Amino acid sequence: MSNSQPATIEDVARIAEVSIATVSRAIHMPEKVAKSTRLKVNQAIAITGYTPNAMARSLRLGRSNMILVVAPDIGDPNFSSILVGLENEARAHGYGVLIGHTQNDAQRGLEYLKFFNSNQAAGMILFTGILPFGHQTLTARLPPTVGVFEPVFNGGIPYVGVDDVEGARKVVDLLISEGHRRIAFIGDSHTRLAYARRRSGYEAGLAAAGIPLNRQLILEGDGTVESGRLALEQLFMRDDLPTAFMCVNDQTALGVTLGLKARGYDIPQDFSVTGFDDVPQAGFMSPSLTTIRQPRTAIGKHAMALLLELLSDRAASETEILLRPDLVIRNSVGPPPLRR
Amino acid sequence: MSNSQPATIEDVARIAEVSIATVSRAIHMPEKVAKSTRLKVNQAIAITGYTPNAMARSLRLGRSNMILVVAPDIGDPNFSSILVGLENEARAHGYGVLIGHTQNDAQRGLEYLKFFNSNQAAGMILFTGILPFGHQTLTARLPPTVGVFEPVFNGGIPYVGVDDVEGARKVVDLLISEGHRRIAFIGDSHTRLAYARRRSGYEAGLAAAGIPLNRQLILEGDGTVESGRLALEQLFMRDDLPTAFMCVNDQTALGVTLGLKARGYDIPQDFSVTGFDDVPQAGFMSPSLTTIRQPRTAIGKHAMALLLELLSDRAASETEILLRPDLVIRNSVGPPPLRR
DNA sequence: AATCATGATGTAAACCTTTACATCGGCGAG
DNA sequence: CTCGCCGATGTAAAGGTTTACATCATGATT
Repeated sequence: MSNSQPATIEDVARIAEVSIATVSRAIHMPEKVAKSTRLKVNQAIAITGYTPNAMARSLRLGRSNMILVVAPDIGDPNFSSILVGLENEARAHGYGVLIGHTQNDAQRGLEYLKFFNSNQAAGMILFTGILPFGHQTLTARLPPTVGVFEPVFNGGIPYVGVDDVEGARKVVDLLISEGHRRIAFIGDSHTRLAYARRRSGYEAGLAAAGIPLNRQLILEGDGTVESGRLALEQLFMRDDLPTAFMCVNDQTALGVTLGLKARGYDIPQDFSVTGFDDVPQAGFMSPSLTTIRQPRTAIGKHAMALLLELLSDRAASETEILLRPDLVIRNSVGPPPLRR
Repeated sequence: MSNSQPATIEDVARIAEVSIATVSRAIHMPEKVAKSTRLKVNQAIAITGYTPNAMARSLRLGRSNMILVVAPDIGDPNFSSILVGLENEARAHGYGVLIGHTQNDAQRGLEYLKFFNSNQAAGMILFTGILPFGHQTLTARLPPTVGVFEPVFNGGIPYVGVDDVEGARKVVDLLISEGHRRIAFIGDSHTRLAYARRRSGYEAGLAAAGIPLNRQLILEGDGTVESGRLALEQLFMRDDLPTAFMCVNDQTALGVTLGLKARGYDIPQDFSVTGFDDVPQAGFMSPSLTTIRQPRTAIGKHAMALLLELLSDRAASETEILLRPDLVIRNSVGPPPLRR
């Protein structure tokens, strides 16, 4: 019982007075073994405290029960709550979660591929669509993979994200309902799908309200705090200032907020600002930020569920799952000032 | 090369025209094999793209190259930056990181023990000293383990944390140097070691400045935002209000801050408030919070290094590593008001 | 020249499972 | 009574490594 060596299937077989094959069957195909035998085996398992050796099992079966989660940056505050969803779902199905981060280094990403060659992982969850390997290698033999947030590459690999269009639409509708008509959109890189989608939600909202699109009010950046500040400076060099700044993410919104405060303006008195993502800090900014909440735990759960399906079926039922984002109304939005 | 099956050691051996034993040796004990052979083997490895099957290896060796990281809550924003340190260090030594969270559920924690019985993990990193299993099981055969933040149990298991005494001392010294003499200490549960240590730093600082200890100014809570608010209310029911609130963590400090603002006070004009931990939100509070930064990535790095040492030696060189915490001065501390 | 030590390599067993196939016993049908 | 079938169980191979031990060649020592 408290031997130093963990019990093997053979120990169980000896005690239950059956063969190891029967033990294995009693565990994995209980209906194939007589009830009386099953009982003996279960007792023996209890006595020995036997746990199947996962290594031997994986070796024999040719597949592991681990899922590799690769993110460019696991320090990202968004990451951990998604991880919760991923881990819960995986565990519920007997899988474990392995994590790796690439820091956007393709070399590092490549090393994670070894996890599959060496059978240490059965599938992969990939964040933000950035394929962490050189392109040539992967098309050849990529493990079953599900993306989070954005499609990986543009083909084949299913992913779970949030309905950016709808989210952006909710924001712009709120601003419009408050009375804003000159609404700037501050994006990040146009290579990111999220940018395109959020912007299209923005444009759809304007169109629905009969507000003509003003390209002067659409800026690009790189999604950082600094880039929000920069965009603000650009806008201030023009004559027709917006009354509201709709930002592609919370980082950018923070940059805009800081910039406006530095210029002595009050939010939401003088300008309204919105974000997207609802990072943990958003509620602590002053004013607290009105933004769109990503249902992070749910995203993790769905992504993992999809991957597990992929692993059993070899064919995904869906290639894209978009979750509904929620508008979180805080204190950074108000009606536009009467006149400026 | 682009076979559907991954190459095995046998494929390499065939191409290199040696035995599989030689291939294995060429990989793991290169000095034991002739230079010419080594070359042939390396070429063959390159040709086949061979990666050793980790499952077979672990099975044979009786140990895996995975480290299990167990935390009560991986959604905790502190968690992910420590994870970065853990993962980097592990990877540098050929180990992978497996994660699990218990949500303080002993049952769940127990399931993770199976990872060791089933040879899926070689060692464990445990957060916050909460042993996630029932007590009886573990003393028997606990895997090599290193704690983070607090010692696990009170015996045997080494851990990596931060020098709470020194950190608290830095805070209280700052407050004293600003002129405060009535400094409240708002703690969490006295069962937590961090509480005891931070409080002892607080007391040492007062003593060094010749300020007598006033037990009325020391309160206990549970470390949550709400508990900070509550403690504040208690203090306000007394006559000798402090001029500064030194909180055991940032959550509590936030509660105090909100409470003071609700009462219409200005920070740091009317009162000074300090935290401990430097959670990501701390910089975004208003006023931004003066606090102690936990060197999180370093903690992760050291904890993993210690565990790896444990795994090779079976004897830890150190049983306790305390890292030096840094004071982060922001805007929540100022001199006390001239008189009240 | 015979022997021995040394260094390089090969052979085969072991790690623990799962599962195809073989075996065995009992029962129903002819 | 015999045959065939079926359900329950056992036997043994396979999965890819690592490594103790055996083997072999080479060069040095007597």
